[in-house]
Amino acid sequence: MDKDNKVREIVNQKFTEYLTANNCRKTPERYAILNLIYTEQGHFDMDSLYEAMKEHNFRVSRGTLYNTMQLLLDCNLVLKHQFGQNISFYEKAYNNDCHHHLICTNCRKVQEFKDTKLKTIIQGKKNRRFSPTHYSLYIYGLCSACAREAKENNKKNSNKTHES
Amino acid sequence: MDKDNKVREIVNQKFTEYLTANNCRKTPERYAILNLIYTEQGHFDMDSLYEAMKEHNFRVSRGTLYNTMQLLLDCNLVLKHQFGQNISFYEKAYNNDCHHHLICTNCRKVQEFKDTKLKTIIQGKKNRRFSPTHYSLYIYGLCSACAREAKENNKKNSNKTHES
DNA sequence: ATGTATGCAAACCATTTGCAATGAC
DNA sequence: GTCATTGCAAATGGTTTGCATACAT
Repeated sequence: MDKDNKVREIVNQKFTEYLTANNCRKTPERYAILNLIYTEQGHFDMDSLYEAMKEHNFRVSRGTLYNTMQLLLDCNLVLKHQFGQNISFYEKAYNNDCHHHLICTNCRKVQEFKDTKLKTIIQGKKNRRFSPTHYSLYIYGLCSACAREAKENNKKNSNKTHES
Repeated sequence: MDKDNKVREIVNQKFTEYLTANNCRKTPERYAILNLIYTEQGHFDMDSLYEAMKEHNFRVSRGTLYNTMQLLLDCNLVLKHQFGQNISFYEKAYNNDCHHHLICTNCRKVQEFKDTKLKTIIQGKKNRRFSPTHYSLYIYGLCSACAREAKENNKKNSNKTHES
């Protein structure tokens, strides 16, 4: 898609600016990682990114992946979500539709949902003591599948109680 | 405070109900942990809870602490916030004023702020595919101290640029 | 009496770190 | 040529797990 190429062009430029401003080197690894991220869709974790890099015939070490990701976080080209001690997801930050996250406390599945109105309200909040750059809204609960399962288990349990 | 005693009484009862319903034993360790949590104020992490238990002359192992905390999470008496891979905070969930979190991306300090209106809006959102129980709103940015520092550094840098 | 919960120590695992070799500048 | 960056392997640290003992039921 033409629009995606345009976005990639812009983020590459932003990355270059950031690297220059911070006296960091413009290595091929760094650009390859950035471009892969902006080619793929949606969430990703470190492991899938590591595998995807290999698939695209540009293997990098995990250390380099973490190093580069930190740079991308610092220049706001990537967002990080930590859903639990060892569960973290990343996503594009530039030109990515604002969305919120529904997290199932049972199966840990993460869904996205958009709510422009809510976004506007949250971003409109001012606070003297704080200069916000971005935010994350996580809503916890049961996804439809787990809610159904829980309902059925409940039924079984109440049956058991009646039996005894 | 009288109100605090009342709250402790209620959460103890809720915990008992949960343990009974799930065939878990009502050990003194579990109640001691719950009551300490509902005695102290604000956020806490595992390490400070571990130390606090010792100070109250009720030393428990870290394993027991994690075990009990999982039970308290399951019965919604405690909330967990994961701010980074190895940074997690807990807080009381029952009768705890709803609040949101301001997280400084520079010094990692976490501030709380209340916004009842925002709370009402977020909780009012309905979604067919999801049954929400609770939510977390994290706003990232720079705290006042770090914002000031960043400003000063910027000034220095632009001076340097002019010098060269 | 039975089997869950505890304490302890070892294991886990994503991430970080140290170091020699590479390559951007 | 210099020194930041890379790859690799070892270290880190909060959390989990396995096992013998203790204790709630």
